[in-house]
Amino acid sequence: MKTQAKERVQIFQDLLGRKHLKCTYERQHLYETAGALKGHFTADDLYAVLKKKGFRIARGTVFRTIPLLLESGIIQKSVGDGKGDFYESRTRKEHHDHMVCIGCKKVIEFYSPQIEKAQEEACQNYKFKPTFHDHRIFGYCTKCQ
Amino acid sequence: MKTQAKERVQIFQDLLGRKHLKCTYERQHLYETAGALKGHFTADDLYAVLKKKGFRIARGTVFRTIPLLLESGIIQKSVGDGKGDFYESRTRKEHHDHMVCIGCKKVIEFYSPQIEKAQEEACQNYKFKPTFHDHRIFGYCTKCQ
DNA sequence: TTGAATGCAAAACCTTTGCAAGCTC
DNA sequence: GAGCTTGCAAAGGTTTTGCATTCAA
Repeated sequence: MKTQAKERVQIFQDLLGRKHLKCTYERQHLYETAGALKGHFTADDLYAVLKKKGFRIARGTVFRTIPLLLESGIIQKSVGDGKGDFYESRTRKEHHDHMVCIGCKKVIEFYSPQIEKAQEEACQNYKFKPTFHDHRIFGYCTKCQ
Repeated sequence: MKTQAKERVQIFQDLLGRKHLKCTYERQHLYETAGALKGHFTADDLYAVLKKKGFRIARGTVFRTIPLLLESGIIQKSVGDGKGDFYESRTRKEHHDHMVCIGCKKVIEFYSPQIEKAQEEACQNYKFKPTFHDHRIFGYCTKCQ
């Protein structure tokens, strides 16, 4: 487990290196904290968690860093029931997509190997190199139909 | 063509009826105008178009109506290069999804029957009745890799 | 007639940005 | 030491909301 964590940090540092960005305390802490979060969260949630830990950080820094976290793959875009953009860590479980009920706002997490496979094929057709994706199906759950 | 338009309006009116909502001028105009728009647009763009037409309408109404337009299927969520949510009409061409380049922000529209099919299957598994979906793959285009 | 929907404008919210100070490299 | 990053706070933009008025049923 610890090894995995170290490997992940390495991936992040490589990314920073490739982009000629500095490996600051803030970026590392954001990376590690975001990766350890459970469930859906907003940029502000992430900020609050770090603050709660007693870490000195600014909202602006969180917003400035999120694109890097997405690009590194440690988090992915997600869905929430409120305002703003939602994210979720990709370290805790398999990647999944979402079905959102228009009626009761319930979110169903699902995983479809077929969709993932079809996606890869589509990307190959366009010589597009995917990093992460955001896939939400809106509609009605069993109860709300 | 006119027939199709009428059928679409009928779909919208049915939706309003099912939800016990009133069929107001504003809602109809928003439905028709949004359906006729080309390309990507924001809520504010839609507002501007109606204003330009000399129609009396408020921003608030546009924002309040967009969820209905999405639900009716006349528009779908899209991607843009700016702030805020982007939408696009679904009457002008086949439904498609998006690949967004993290490097140059270019948007590739693509359509994959396999993905659509896999999606339907996934929904069936969850007895979920889909209305529309929002599917974006982020990554790097040929040039930016 | 009557409650729902709208217009208007203010408020709430999320996100970005400028600049001085601090920190990597 | 030089230049990228950050913290802070203010600005910017988008979306929501309250209330009086208007309108569909």
